[in-house]
Amino acid sequence: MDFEQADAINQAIRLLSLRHRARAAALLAPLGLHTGQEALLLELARTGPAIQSQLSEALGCEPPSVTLMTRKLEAGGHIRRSPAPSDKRASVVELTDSGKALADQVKQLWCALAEETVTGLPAETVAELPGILRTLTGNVDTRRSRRPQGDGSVVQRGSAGRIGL
Amino acid sequence: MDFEQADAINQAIRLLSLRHRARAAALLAPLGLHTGQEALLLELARTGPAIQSQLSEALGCEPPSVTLMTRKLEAGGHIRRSPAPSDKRASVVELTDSGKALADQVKQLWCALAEETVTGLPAETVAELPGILRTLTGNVDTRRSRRPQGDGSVVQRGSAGRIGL
DNA sequence: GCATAAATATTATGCGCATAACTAATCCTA
DNA sequence: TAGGATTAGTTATGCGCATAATATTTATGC
Repeated sequence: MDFEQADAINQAIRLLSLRHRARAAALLAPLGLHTGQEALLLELARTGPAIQSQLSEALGCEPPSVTLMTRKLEAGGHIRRSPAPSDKRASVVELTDSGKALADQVKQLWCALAEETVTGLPAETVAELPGILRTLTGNVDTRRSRRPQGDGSVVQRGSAGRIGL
Repeated sequence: MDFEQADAINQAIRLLSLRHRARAAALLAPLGLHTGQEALLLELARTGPAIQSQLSEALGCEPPSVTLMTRKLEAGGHIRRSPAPSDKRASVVELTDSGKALADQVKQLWCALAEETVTGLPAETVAELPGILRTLTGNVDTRRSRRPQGDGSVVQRGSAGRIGL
């Protein structure tokens, strides 16, 4: 691949990261949330109570990040942390009522953001976009032990990447 | 748009950001570079000397970020900063010989990263990927005065977004 | 059963990028 | 030409996420 093309791809990904994150931050700010916290709330809303290592895996960030996120969301009253009964090391994280309400707001906001993001793209492109993005992600994912994952075809929907849950 | 689909898109973008950035960091580390600095080197290699406000515009990050990036790259001996002759406020940034050599290394690395990233995707998808990503970026770009930019078709190649240069 | 390995979570620290507040220089207008 | 607005750059500060090191608990191998 020539440099022009390579740079177009890498640069586009870099810029998309910056802008999408900035836009998300702007939308989440009125709810008192910072970027990243919404992912934790949505994950808890999706799967129910979980321990932090599970959240770390689901969110794709490291345990120390989860520690900080949970601490701040707990301080905001949106989640509750309790020691796991069967494992004294682990702490179970779950949404409070306030957190559930907030998660619902985030869901609406998330739909608006996604719609805004894909504006102007043909429907078929939008349909295969998640698969494409997941393939790209899988190709550069160093966490999941360098497993290539991409077989060429568009990746299936759903939680394709979940392994150890 | 329903939440499932919206979340698939937003989450995929978020994860791609994290992973692509992490992979880039891993590749750049042996060169003594941190993520973001490579973009500055490549921009200087592409367009020659520039003042920081131009770099800020080209890289899509804010002036304070450019201040820090240039300071560190200057400390590393890769760039040189000199006062602009025609404008006492501005400082001209240019590559040193060491910086040019480093930029060449980054270029190779950038090609490898792009190839790795799009592994397994059909060639036609790869071809339209930059345009798709730029459309997404333009849709959520709050810096360029909320101009929608996306007309539906895949966006043209090259420096589509450059305006004030 | 005990020593060793693995897992869970935390603290400390560092980088990238952001915004806010500030200085200094240039531009523009009246 | 004098003065307010704009522009270029910096400093201070904060957040997200990362790695490294640590404590504590659980699992494992002999």
